[in-house]
Amino acid sequence: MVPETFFENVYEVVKLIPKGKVTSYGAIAQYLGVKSGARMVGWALKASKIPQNIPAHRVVNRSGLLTGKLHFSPPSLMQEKLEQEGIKVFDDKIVDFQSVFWDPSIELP
DNA sequence: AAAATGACGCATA
DNA sequence: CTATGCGCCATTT
Repeated sequence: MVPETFFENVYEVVKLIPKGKVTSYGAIAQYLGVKSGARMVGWALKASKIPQNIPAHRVVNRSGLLTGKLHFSPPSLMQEKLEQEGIKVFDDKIVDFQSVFWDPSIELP
């Protein structure tokens, strides 16, 4: 363990997600420069397993679907957190996803 | 060293 | 709309 750049980048971006907003694995991957490294982003979160204050519940797949909710301590925590922030979730999917979508490659310098 | 796996994404049928 | 396949990159077996 030495170059945790990828991890740190993912953590930082996820932590920078404004409250009430969400982003996708692909968006983070693209921001990091890895266009098709969406899997790596998910891998980073899984490997980290929410070690710090990583609001991983704000990271969903490109469809706004809570694919990784099953990996949370209580799988229902993800949806609850999102709802607490004002994000509506129906059937494990974010409602009005495009309106709450936050793209780091655009919002961040 | 090679194959398998994965919190994804996109193309095609 | 759903179903299937391929690619991507790093980790693990």
